[in-house]
Parts: sequence; structure tokens; C-alpha cells
Amino acid sequence: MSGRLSSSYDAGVTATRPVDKFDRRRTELAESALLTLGELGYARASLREIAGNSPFSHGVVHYYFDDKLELVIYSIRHYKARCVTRYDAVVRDSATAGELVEAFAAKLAQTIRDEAPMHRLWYDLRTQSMFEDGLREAITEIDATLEAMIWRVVDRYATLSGRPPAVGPAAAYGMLDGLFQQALLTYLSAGEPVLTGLSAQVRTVLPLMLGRP
Amino acid sequence: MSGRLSSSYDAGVTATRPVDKFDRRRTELAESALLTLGELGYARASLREIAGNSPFSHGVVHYYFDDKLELVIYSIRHYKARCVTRYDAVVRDSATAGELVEAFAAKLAQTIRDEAPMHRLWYDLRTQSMFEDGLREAITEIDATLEAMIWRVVDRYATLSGRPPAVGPAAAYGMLDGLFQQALLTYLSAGEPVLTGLSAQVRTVLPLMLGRP
DNA sequence: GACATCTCTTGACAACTGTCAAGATCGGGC
DNA sequence: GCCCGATCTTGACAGTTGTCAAGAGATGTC
Repeated sequence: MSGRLSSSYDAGVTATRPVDKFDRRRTELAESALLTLGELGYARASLREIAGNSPFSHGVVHYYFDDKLELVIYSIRHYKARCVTRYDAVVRDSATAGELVEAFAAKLAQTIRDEAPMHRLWYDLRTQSMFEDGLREAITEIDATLEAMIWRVVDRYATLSGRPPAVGPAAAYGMLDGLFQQALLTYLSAGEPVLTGLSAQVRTVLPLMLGRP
Repeated sequence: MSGRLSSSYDAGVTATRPVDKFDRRRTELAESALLTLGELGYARASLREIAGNSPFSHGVVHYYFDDKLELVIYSIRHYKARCVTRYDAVVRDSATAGELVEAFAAKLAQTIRDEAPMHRLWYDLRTQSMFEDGLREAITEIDATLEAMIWRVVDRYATLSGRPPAVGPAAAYGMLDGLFQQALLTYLSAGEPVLTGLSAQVRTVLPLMLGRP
């Protein structure tokens, strides 16, 4: 944990919930860390480099975090917490199955455009968790929330289509995540054209995930 | 390249094609490197560690390879060259569509059982290629051969089924690779049971990849 | 204003990294 | 035997890493 008593928010505050200055600094550091991590990857992002892209000096990291691993885990958790709601609007606002497919495909492509460094960082950390035990638990937990996020889309799509899903949550997530990762990979070399390809794939694949009415 | 004139095999040899002692040592080193890389991952596998798991000392690496990157690329190429034929027997020997699905699903599960470290290394390097330009070209090339490998399976499956594929090579590879990677990830935590799940997923998903006759 | 606590910087540490050069060792041709 | 090139080891280099301790600065309390 931290270097102080852990301050589980609202330790005697009125209403605005300032979450403690300590926690705010942690988040601030995490946000800086995400920039550097997304640019260099887990292995090559040193604490000095991370601190260099922040308003602080390199020593301050160990005041707010026990070690590099805790900072990284805190950072990716902080980022992914925002992400898991990315497709909720799609699910909520789509009135027909076709509309949902279009909105989902567009959103997938857009997030690669907007946040490619964050996505490659996520895949980097998930892969590192196959080598480093310290990462495994956090990564597994986040991955489960992503699977749930995708399942909300697929399940709603099935409902709107009046047909049952033909695959389970894990398979649906695995397949779509595979396509997404592939698109991300080639996007970093080939750029924009890849994304229309991804949208087309999603339009093809989503219907395949449903069975007969 | 190397530290010597590059010896593109058979520089005046009779028949057994000894490929040159130089190239044999390169391969020998590459095979040792694969062990260490598969255990520690790209970032944490140092040249000293790699050499330590080989019959040689750490300095010899730079006699056979220019730098770490060339060694790693040579190693993964060496490994994947053997891999791309993994499912060829399945394609060749299956007489019915159902037989092919079964054989393919079994083979996928078996290679996770047998070569998990090599597979996680591959995903590690592919992810690193999103951060390191020096890896990109080799990774992209290998990935294309894997896509072709998967397509041979899917295409043959379509033929045996008397139905056309409903998705292209890229999408088929992306989806199956996603499932495979997911299975690998959870296999490293949960072990054997995951693999029967993977087989089940493949039995479900492959038929979904075909259209109407 | 003085004290105490929180916050942050600076500088150092030991360990480790990829790289390379100098030289030892080996093997075969004469 | 001797020599020469190929092969390999040893030891060093400059740089980087995560970590931490000592202390400076800030902040709020009495």
C-alpha cells in the first residue's frame, strides 16, 4: 500500500468529498504515469521518466507508492475504471439492432484513433501478467470487467434482434478483443484505413454471434 | 547482420548441407535464448541470463549477433518457422468437417499444454512491436504467416462443409487468435480446465464462420 | 513566532544492463 | 611443430534502473 495510513476517503470531511489530498496526488501521479507508460511501455518507462513528465521529482513516487508495480497497477486501474462505461451509451441509446451495430463499430474505431497508446499499454500489461505474478490479480480483475462490458453490448444486441446469443460472454469477448487487438496492431503501422476494416468486420461478426430466433 | 560474412548455407559442401558451423551455432544460441525468453519475457531476459542457459559465455552473443534485437528476432523466426505447419496435418488428414473441427480444437488445446512459454513469448514480442519499431517488420511478417496458417484451416473447413466462409482471413485469424490468447492467459492461472473450454468455444465458433450453402 | 507534521527534492546506493575490446583457446593446413 | 584464422572467455565500460535516506521546504496549529 501507500507510505501513510491509507485514508479511505472522507475521514471527517463535510460534503464535497475531496478524497484527501493524498489520494488526489496519487491520481495526479497516475495520470502522468499513464502518459509515459503509453509512450514507452511497461518495461522501458522508468520512474525517473515518469516523474519527469509530471510536476514532481523522481523521489516522490515512493512517498505515494510502495514501488513501481503499485504505481502501475494503480494507474491502469484508474484508467480502465473510466473505460468500462465506454459503450454504455451505445447500449442505452440504440433503438434497433442495426443502430447498435453501427454505433458500436464506430465507437471501437474511434477509441483506437483517440487512445491507441492507452490500449497498447493495456495489452502490454496483460501480456506482462503472464510473466509477472504481481500483475496477475489486478489484470484478471480488470479483464473480467471488460468482458462484462462487451457482454452488455452483445446481450442487448441479441435482445434487439429477437434472437438468442450463440456464444457465451467469454467467447464473445475473446473474439471481439482479438479483432480489436489486431486492428490496433496494424493501425500503428498502416493508420486510418485499418479502422474502416475493423468496422466492417464488426458488422459481419456481430450477427454471427446470434442463433436462430 | 552477423559479425562475419553471412554464409547463406552450402558454401561448397557436398550433400548433407551442414548449413555452416556458423549458422549452426546461431541456431543453437537461438534455441537457448528461446528457453530464457519464454521464462522471463523479452524485457527481463538479459543476454547474460540467456547465455547462462547455454553452453556459452555472455560475450559470445556479439560474435554471432549484432545486438540483442537481432538475436531475439532470429530466435522467434526460428521458432515460428516450425510452428506454421502445426495444423497442416489436421487440414490434410480430416475427411469430414466434423473431424476437422475436432482435430483442430484438440491441437489448439494441446499446444497450450505443451508450449505455453513459447506462446506467451510470441504475444510479448508482438505487443512490444507496438512500442519498438525495430521489432515491427519481423513481427508483421510472422503474423501474416500465422494468418495464412489459420486460413488454410478455415478454408478447408468451408470446403468440407460445402459452405462458403462468411468472414475473411484477417477476421478469422483475429477471432481465433483472440480466443487462443484468452485461453493462454487463463491457463497460466487456472490450468487444465480452461482447455476443454477452449475446445468447446472452437466447436461453437468455427461453424459460425460459414455462410449459407 | 515556534513547533510538528506533511510534502517534496536531492543525492546516493548497489545492482543490472548492452556492448565491446583484449586476449586465451582451439582446430586444421602446411 | 608451427602458424593463422576462427572461436570463445574474461573483464571492463558507461549508462540505467528501483530504491531509499537525509534533509529542505511547506503548511497548519497552538
